[in-house]
Amino acid sequence: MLAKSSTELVRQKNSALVLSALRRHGPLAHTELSDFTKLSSATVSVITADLERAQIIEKAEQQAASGRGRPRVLFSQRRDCGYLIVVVISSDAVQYSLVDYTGRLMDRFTEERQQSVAGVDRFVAGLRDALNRIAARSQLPRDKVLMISISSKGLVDASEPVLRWSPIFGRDEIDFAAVLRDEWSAQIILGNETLLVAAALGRQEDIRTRGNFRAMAALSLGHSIGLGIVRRDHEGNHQISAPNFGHMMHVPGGGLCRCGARGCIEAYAGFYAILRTAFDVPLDTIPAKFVPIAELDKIAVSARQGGRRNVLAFRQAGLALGTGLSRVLSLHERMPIVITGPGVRYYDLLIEGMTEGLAESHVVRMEGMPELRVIVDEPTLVFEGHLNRALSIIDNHIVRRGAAVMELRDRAS
Amino acid sequence: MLAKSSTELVRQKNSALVLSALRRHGPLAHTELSDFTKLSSATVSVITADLERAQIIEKAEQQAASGRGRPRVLFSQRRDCGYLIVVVISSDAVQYSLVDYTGRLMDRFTEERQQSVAGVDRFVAGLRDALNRIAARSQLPRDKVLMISISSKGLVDASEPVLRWSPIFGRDEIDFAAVLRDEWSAQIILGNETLLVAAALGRQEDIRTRGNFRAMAALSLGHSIGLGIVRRDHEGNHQISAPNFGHMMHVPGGGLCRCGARGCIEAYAGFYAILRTAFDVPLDTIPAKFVPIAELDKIAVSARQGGRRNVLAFRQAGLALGTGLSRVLSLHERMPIVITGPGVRYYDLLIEGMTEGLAESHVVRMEGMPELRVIVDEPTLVFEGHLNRALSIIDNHIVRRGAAVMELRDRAS
DNA sequence: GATTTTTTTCTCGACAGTCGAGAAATTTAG
DNA sequence: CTAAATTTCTCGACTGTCGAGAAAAAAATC
Repeated sequence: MLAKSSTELVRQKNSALVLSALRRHGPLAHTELSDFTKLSSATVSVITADLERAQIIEKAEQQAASGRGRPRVLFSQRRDCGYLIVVVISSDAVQYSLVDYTGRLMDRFTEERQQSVAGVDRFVAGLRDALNRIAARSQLPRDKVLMISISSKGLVDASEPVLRWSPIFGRDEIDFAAVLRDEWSAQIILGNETLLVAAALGRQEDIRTRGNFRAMAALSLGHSIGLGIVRRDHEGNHQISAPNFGHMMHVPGGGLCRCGARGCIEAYAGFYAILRTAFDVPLDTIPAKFVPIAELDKIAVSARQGGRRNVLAFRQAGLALGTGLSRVLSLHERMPIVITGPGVRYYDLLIEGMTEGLAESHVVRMEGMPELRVIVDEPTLVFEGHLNRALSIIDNHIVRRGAAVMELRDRAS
Repeated sequence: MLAKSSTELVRQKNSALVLSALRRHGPLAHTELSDFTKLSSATVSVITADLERAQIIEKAEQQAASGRGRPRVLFSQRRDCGYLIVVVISSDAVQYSLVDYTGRLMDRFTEERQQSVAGVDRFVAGLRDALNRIAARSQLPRDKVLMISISSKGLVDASEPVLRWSPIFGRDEIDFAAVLRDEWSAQIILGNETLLVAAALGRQEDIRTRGNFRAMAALSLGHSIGLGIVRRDHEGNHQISAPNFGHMMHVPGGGLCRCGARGCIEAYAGFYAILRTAFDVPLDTIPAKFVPIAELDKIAVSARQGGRRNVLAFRQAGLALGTGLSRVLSLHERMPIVITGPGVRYYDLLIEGMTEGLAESHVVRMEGMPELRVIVDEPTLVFEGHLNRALSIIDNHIVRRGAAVMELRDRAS
C-alpha cells in the first residue's frame, strides 16, 4: 500500500491484459480480445490502436472470411518487436537459444563445458563469446535483444541476477548483470532451474484447471536436488520461488554434502549420495564431482533384482526426499508435487521411501498424501519456464514504456 | 492477471490509501493527507468529502490555531463507524475485547476455561454467550459490529474461518462462520496466534525501517510452538502466513507429540517435552495435557546451577528449534527472527542449542546467522496483530462498499 | 484598525480513461 | 438486389486525477 493509483495505471494494466491474452491464445480478433479481457469493445479499440502505433502488434492480413458478416481481422504480436536470448547452464553444457517476441525459436546451439576447467573467468569469457556469436548469426541489431534470461542450478539472489552458490562454481559468485552490462543493453534475469520448471507447470496447470489452480511444487532429481514452488496470490498472479531445498538440513551432522555442510538432503538423495550409500563408502567421503548416469543405472538394475545394499541406497534417498517434502508442506500448504529431472527413471525405487517419509508427518496425517506426478521431459519445461517468465516481463515493460513514450510525445508538443 | 482495471478501482485504491494513512498516523489535516498519500490536494478533497458523507471520517472541531495562516482542520476516523470484537483463545482462558473503529479498547473481560471440560459444544455455547454479553453491555446495535476476529493456537484454514486442529480441541474442527452466522451479520475471521504476532511485528518493523522491511519470522515458545512469517510482496503489501512449524518433522520416528505424530518439533521443544526429557521419561509417553509453569521454572533453576539432565533438556529443545528454523530459512530467505511467548524466560538455556542447530545448515553457513530478537510481551503483540489485520480488512470493505453505495444512489436517481 | 503575509482548504477547467449504444463496414443468404 | 448477420469503429457520457489559482482565516506589520 505505497503507490497511489491513477488512470494511467489503469491503462497500463488493461494494456497488459490485452498483451497477455494475445500471448496466451495467439492471434485474436477484436471481439475475442473483448471477451477474454472483459474490456468493452471501445476500450479494446483504443488499446489496440495504441499498441499498433507503437509497433507491438499488427493486423494480420485478413483471412478468408469464414462465416457471414464482416470478416474479423486478427491482431497478432509483431515478431520483430524484440528478441530474447535464453541461456540454460547445466553441469555439462550451456545451451543458447534465440527467441522472437512471439516465443518462436529462431536459433539454438549448445556449448559443451569441460568438467576439468571450471574457472568462473573461463566460463564468463565463453558466455560473452557465445552471446556475441548468436547475435552475429541472426544479424539482428544488438538493441533489439530486449532480455537475456539465464538459468542454472543452485542458489540465486532474490532480486539481482547474481548466482550465489552453484554446484558447478561453488561459492564463486557470478553477477551476470555486471558481466554483461558493457556489451548488452538488454535486461539480464537469472532464475534457478527448478523455479522455471515450476513457472511452466504453474501456467500449464492454470490453463488446465481454468483458474482453479492454487499451488504446486516441482521437484527435480539428479546429481543435485532442486525444488520450485508456484502459488497464486490473492490477485491471481503467480508467485514463484526456489527454496534451497537440496541443501535443507535432513539429518544434523549427517553425510557430507558437496556444499561443504553436513546432512543436506542432497547428501542423501543426490546421485553421488546414492552411489555413496550403494558402495557403502563412509558418509564423510568427499562427494564425487560427477557421476555418469550409467553407474547409477547399474545400481538401479541390481536394486530392481533385489540387491539389498542398492535397494537401501534408493530407499534412503526416498526417505530424505519424503521427509524434506513433508517439511515443505508443513511450512506451506498441501499442494501437488511434480517430480522431474533425470532421477525420475528411478522413481519406482524411490517412491517407497518417499511415501514413508511423507506419511509420518503431522500435515500428511491431517490432510492426506499429496498428489505425486511424474514428468520425464525436464528440459522442455525449463525452456517453457524461461519463455513464460521472460516474455511476460517484457510485456510488462512494454506497457510501462508505452506510458513513457506518451509522456515524451506530450512534452514535445 | 484476471481482473480488468477501471477508474472506480483507482478511486477505491486511493480511498484505501487515505484511510490507511489516517489509521497509521492518527488525525491528519488535508495537507498532511496529501503529503502521505502523494495524491494531489484536489483529489484529497474529493475523497475526504465522500468519506465524510458516508460517515466514515469527520472533521475534528478545529484546534487552537498553532501557527499563522488558515488553521488546519483535522480529519479523523469516526469512532462510531463500526465496531470489532476480538476473541483471543488461549489454553486456560478466552479473552473478549470490544474495540471501536479507531482501535480504541471499549470493553474487555476474560472467561476462564476449565481444563477438564474441553468439549467443543460446551466451548461454542460459552462463546456465543460471551459474545452476546459483550454486545449487551455496550448497548450497541448488533449490526454495528462489523467483524469478529478470533485467534487460537493451532492449524487454521487458509481461506475460511475454520480451526482445523488445535492443542485444545485436537482434531475436532470448529467452523466459526457456521457457528455464528445465525446470530451475527459481522464478518468472522480466524487467525493463528503467532500469525498475528507476525502481523504486528511486520507493521512495527515497517514503520521502524521506513519501508525497507523485507521479511520477518515470529517464533512463539510455550506449551506448544508457533511460527508466523510476514513478508512484503513486490507491491508493498504484507503477506502473512502461519506455517505448521510446531508439527514440522524434527526427527523421523522421534518422540511422541500431542498431535499423535512422532518426532514433531513440539515434541522436543514444547514445555511438556522439556519436562519429559528432564525427568528422563520415555519419549513415547503420552504428553501431559498441561504443565504448570512453576514446574518448568524449577527445572530451569536447576539447569542454571548446572544440573546435567536439565541442561540437556533445554539444549535439546533449542536444537530442535534451531534445526527447524534453519529449515525455514532454507525454504524462504534470510530474515530476522523474533522470539516470544512464555518460553522466552528460558532463552538463556535455549540459545546454545538453537545457535548450534542453526549454524550447521548450508543457508546459515552461506548467509550468516540470522538476527535473533527477544520480545517478552506476547499478548500485546497478539492483540495488536488482531487490530492491524481486522481494521485494515474493514477499511478495505468500506472503500468497496462505498462504490456499491454510489451505484445504489445512481440507480435510484 | 487596516493591510499584508502566510498557510490551508476549496473549486474550476483540462485531461485521461472506460463504457454503452449505435453507426459503419462487409460478407452471406435468399 | 435486399435483408440479415457479424464485426469493427465512433461518439457522447461519466468518472477520476491533476494543476492552478481563488477563497478563507489567522498572524504579522504598519
